[in-house]
Amino acid sequence: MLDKSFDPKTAEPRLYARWEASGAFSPTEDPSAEPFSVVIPPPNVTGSLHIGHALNNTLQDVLIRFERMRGKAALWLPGTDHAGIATQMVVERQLAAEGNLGRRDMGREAFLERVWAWKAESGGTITRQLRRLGASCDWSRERFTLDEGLSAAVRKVFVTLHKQGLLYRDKRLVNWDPHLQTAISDLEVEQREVDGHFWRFAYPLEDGSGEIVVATTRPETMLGDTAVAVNPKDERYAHLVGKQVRLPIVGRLIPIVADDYADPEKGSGAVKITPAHDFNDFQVGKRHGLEMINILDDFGCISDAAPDAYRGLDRFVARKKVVAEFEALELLRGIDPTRHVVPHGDRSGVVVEPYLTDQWFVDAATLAKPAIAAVEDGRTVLEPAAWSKTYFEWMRNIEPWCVSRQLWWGHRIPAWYGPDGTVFVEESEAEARAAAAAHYGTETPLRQDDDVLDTWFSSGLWPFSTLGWPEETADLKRFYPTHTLVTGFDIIFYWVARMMMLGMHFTGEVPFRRVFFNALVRDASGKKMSKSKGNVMDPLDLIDSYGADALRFTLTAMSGQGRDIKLSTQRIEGYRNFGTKLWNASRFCQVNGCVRVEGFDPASAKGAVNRWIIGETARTAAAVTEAIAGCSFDEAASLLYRFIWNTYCDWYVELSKPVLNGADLDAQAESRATAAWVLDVILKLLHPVMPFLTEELWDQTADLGAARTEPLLISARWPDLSALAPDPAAAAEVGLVIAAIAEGRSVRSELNVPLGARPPLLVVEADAAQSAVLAAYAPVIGQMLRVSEVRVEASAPTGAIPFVVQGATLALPVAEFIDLAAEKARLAKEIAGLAATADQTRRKLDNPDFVARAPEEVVEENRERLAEAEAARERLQAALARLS
RNA sequence: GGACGUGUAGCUCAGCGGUAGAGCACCUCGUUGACAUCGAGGGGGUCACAGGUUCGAUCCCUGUCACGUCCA
Repeated sequence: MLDKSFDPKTAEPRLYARWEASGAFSPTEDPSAEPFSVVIPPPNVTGSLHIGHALNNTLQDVLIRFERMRGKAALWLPGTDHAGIATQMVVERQLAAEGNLGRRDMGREAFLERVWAWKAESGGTITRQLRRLGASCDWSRERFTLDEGLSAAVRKVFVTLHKQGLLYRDKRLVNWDPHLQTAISDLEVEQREVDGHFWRFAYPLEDGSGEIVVATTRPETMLGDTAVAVNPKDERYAHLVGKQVRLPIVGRLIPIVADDYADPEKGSGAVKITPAHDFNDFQVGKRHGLEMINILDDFGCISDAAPDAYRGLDRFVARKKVVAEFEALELLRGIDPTRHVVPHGDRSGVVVEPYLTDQWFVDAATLAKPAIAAVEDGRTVLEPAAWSKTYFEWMRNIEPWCVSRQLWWGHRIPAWYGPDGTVFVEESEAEARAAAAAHYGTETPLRQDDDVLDTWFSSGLWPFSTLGWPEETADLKRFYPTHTLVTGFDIIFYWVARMMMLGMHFTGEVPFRRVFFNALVRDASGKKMSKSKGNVMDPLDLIDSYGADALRFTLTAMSGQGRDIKLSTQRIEGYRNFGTKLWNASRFCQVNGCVRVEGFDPASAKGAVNRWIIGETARTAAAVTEAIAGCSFDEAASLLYRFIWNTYCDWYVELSKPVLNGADLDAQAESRATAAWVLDVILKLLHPVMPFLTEELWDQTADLGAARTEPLLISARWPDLSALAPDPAAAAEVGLVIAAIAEGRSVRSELNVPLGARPPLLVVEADAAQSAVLAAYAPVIGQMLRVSEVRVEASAPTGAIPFVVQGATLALPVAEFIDLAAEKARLAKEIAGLAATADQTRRKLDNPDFVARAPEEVVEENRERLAEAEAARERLQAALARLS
């Protein structure tokens, strides 16, 4: 006997262990099985599972379990990302909190040891948590972006791109994070709108003939000014072009140049030019051959290129000092408050500086072309399709990708420098030495590049590097390209685009045929959840409280495409209850001897109720299959919910009770077999979304009735019921019974007929078929509607309460229980509703255009509706008249 | 400033040309041998607004307003 309810706490770990031990997580080795592969978006190795992961991985697991059951060689390849900046920051914070030396004082080797130790300590957390969610990943294939194989792939890609001229070293302005002391990519910069000021400075002309006023939001950068620009069309300044100004504080003579960049409408129309600290000024500087003076150091302090008094000052301290000095010099011409956007590092949160350094860049524009084409021609399909536009927009305007980071945790750049700065890019130090020896003609000491690669460089290789590339492994052959990538749209540029570019370039094929962008789970105010904002939710707590299945069902049901998800525990509770409902339906089956029957053929069932539920089951199976295959996960969840609760539990089980307790043993046997058969189908259909509860029921019903071929549900075959033809006659029959019971209950309830009252149900006006059906179902109608019998009667006795169901008039003689006013009100309400329907429909049919142009079946439908409404109204009106 | 998305019952959201739906919340009734993590019934909506297309618009088109996200 089943317990009263499912106990996730004890069942989940037990079942997960059984699955894993059974080998079900690894793809079948049957060569005839169609491959279906998914690579996990690798979570940060030292991270922990947040609700976004829970959603993302639930959907992947739904897909994988579904395809596995469909007989495919389903591979879900798990792994983790070393997450360069994020992990390094965590460890540095730990060091600081413990009062230890900072990483610079520790030195590279000691620091990395410390990071690896942290990885060893916390690296298992997230994968343990994925197991608790029920993720059926193939753990035997687990990878890590810094493992040996993936590191080799990274080096191979770096060297190859370099030799192809698609990756190069360049001195350019980059976004510099002074807190982390590293370059970051454009994507890692967050533009924040903040309050600031425009300071207007007067620069005196060298010849003493006056001054020119410039405005800036960053006064300290004037220390690096090397020109003032005015628009060539600006007549106010035409006579000044070519003259020089003496830069206050610094004393440097700088030219006034004519450049379109200066906007005559803005401020004074003249702009200061700091080529080393502003992206626009950099371009102006290049056009005019201006000197580029770097006045900052790695920490965002003023460098030795500035006057003594400023050296070593923090940039914001220097800002104040510059303003004060201009004021003292009487060269400050005004301060205007302004709201402007300032770039901030998305990790550190500090203001980033445009900074002139040597970095490695990938020629993204070239790599983007085949990646764009692959989405254009549908080799990779993005869903929801709206994201294609975002993808194209970004890819068609892509800038060189700065891939070097001044960090220590990551893939060290495989570039070695000779004493004269000549660079040797090779996959190993030995090869670099050989190349250097060939270059210099003698063994020459080399120094490896200190920098590491952007984390996204290695994750960009993920779909093929994890399968063994560059080796021609069996996995690579069988599972690449992967089938579906499930990820958040927030990393469409960081990750999806890069995988497309690198995948196309290195394998000649798309990395995945389909990308499904799942919704983003946001906090109550619609903000993206992130650790730095401190607004993350813990799915582990939710699993503890409600079970993994309830959380999974909730996330699946709420995963509507392109929607943000705001999670509520109420909703999870509701789906936990749904699981309990199914559990108890199984319990009902067990109690009533509804067990599998050897050789039961649903197509040959005779009872209408059984034929009806079998048809509904087949319809649901087909719809759920289509929904999951098409990534309409919310649709699948809602189909399952409605079918299991409303159709199977509320109606089928209830309608079957009299048969199960009845004397007709053949009918009873058929109902038992049918109930058990439907339940097995339900367990299979629900398994991808609620794997634990369904597996447990599968297990606990294993010994009941005929043996199953599959001991574990995870490995069972997905139901294909397409051969079962629906039975419209059975559906109509059961539909009438359901409607009669529902309507009758409504009447009883509205008129407050006591529950104990057991009047007969009178069939007053109905066609022969309807009368026969209602009579045949008398036992169940009696039980569900609490009536003594179903009796055909030529006319309703005085005081009987009439109601109309599918054109038939039924009546409940309950006059003694009710008060006339309540019944009059009920009838009046019914009549008004029917009159409204009739009016609306008649207006439609009176419109000749409608009759002429609308499809025949729509017109017919409306005619029927009108006739039915009219007939029902007349009967109820007559009843109302009798009461008065 | 551009792009995209969203405005449907008190809340969270489905529906997206042919009689407005679900869950939760709310109200009434109910421990009848699967289930109170439950059952039965009920109230509650000019489908943001304004035009247009159509026989017919919550659904398609245009505009407006509000909110959100991304990119400048």
